[in-house]
Amino acid sequence: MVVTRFAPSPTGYLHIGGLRTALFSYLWAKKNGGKFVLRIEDTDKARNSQEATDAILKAFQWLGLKHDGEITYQSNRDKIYAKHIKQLLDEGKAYKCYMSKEELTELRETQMANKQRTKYDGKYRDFDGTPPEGVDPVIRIKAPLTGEIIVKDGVKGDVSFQAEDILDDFVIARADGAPTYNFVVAIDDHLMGINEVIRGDDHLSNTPKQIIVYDALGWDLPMFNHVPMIHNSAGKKLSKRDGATDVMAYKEMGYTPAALLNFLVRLGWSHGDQEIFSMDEMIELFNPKDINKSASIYNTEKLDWLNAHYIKNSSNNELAQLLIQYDLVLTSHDKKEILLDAIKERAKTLKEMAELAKEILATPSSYDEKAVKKAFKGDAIAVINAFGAKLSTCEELHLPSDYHHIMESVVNEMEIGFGKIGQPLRVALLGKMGGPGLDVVMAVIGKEETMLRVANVITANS
RNA sequence: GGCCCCGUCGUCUAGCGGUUAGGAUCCAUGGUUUUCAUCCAUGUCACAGGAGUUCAAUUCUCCUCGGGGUCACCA
Repeated sequence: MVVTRFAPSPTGYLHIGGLRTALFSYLWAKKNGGKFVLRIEDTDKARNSQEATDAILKAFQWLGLKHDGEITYQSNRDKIYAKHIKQLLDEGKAYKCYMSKEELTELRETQMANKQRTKYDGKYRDFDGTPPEGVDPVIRIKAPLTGEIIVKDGVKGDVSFQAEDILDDFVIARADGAPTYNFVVAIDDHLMGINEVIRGDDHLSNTPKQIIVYDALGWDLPMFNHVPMIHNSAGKKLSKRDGATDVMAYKEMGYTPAALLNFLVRLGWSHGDQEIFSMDEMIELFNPKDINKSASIYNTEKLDWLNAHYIKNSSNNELAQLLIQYDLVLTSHDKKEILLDAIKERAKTLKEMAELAKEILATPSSYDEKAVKKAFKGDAIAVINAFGAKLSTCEELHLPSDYHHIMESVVNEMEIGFGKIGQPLRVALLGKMGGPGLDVVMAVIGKEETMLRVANVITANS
């Protein structure tokens, strides 16, 4: 069974980049009928917060990503880590190092001055003398000092590192006993049964260290899949400073979960020329081997297009539900269908859609100057007057076509072009140029409101 | 700086020795639409550079250049 995981440290909101790796992990687990588990890496008490964990969960909920089983919190696992540290100590695979921080700093400075790479010199690796006074030791793992470490990676291929280039006896437990990141990740991943690690490729160079831990404990390695970073427009790793990297900000801006997920799945992954993926298709088609090797630049142009696509292809009932959070309640409006059909073609976001609807529903309180100037020349007042008069005599008006017929007859009787009535009427109804078909607008707002708006525009421009 | 990864249109990408280098987005133009949007059509735009290997390289190898990541008692 495939078990994948998402392991954020709760230091803030859920980030776009984190969401993408979470999505990849989720898809791969689901595709294989496996499990997608969540682990909160909250060992750094100073920087972590419960709010951040909640924010991550909230985002998952919005997007419909469900983790399997209980959430694992690293902060509850001290005993487990301590047990494995003790085991390594007992087996002579780790040891106490009494080098003080000052001494370590000095060592590094000397190495830097000599243009050597900075590494621990192994002073206490085989130490059996009397430890110095007043130093709380750290625990270091005995890492191989020579030889090759190969990370078998599903997206990068086999990546090999030379032990002498990158390794030293790194710290697995601090002076206060707290275990370090590369140690606990290996412990947790193994104990949680994770056999497919999907994470950002900024972790690739950490992986050899984690492999050392697996080896020391005699555990099998999981499959690693290091997915390329998402870069900002400057080509640097996308960070929280880049703005709009909070997943929930996309909800506020009016993007749908389907669009955001579709957008993200195509960033760094593809399946031929296909652009549109439902969740079911993503699950069916996703495979880490199709993940790109190179970083991609974060650019939301395509997200707008996808969002518009999903809006256009959503049912009116779905849209009505979604629009409630943008303060537009249409669920019981009798012309809901006509309205929604008209505006879903012209909105890129749900937020825009709500604004469009409100513009139609509200009586114009002012008129766009340019539009008035353009529309009200010649006998525009007479035309729109004639329209108003005709409208007042009509009954049983429901559909856009009913209103369209009235416009047609006015146009025919006065022997004018459609534009002659369209432009002033548009100003009357919407206060500006642009927008949905006038027959649609009138059908939505009804006869009385239409009469009112026509009267208003005449008063304002006579 | 050491180590590691990467390099196809502005952007997301297809390509897996022989293609007029494809799609999408963006942009531009035209059509449809009384307007706007949608939709449709058309167009502009790319293999970082140099050596090899090969009958043949965007595809394989090496070098250069460029970009990124990482080097903690952070995660």
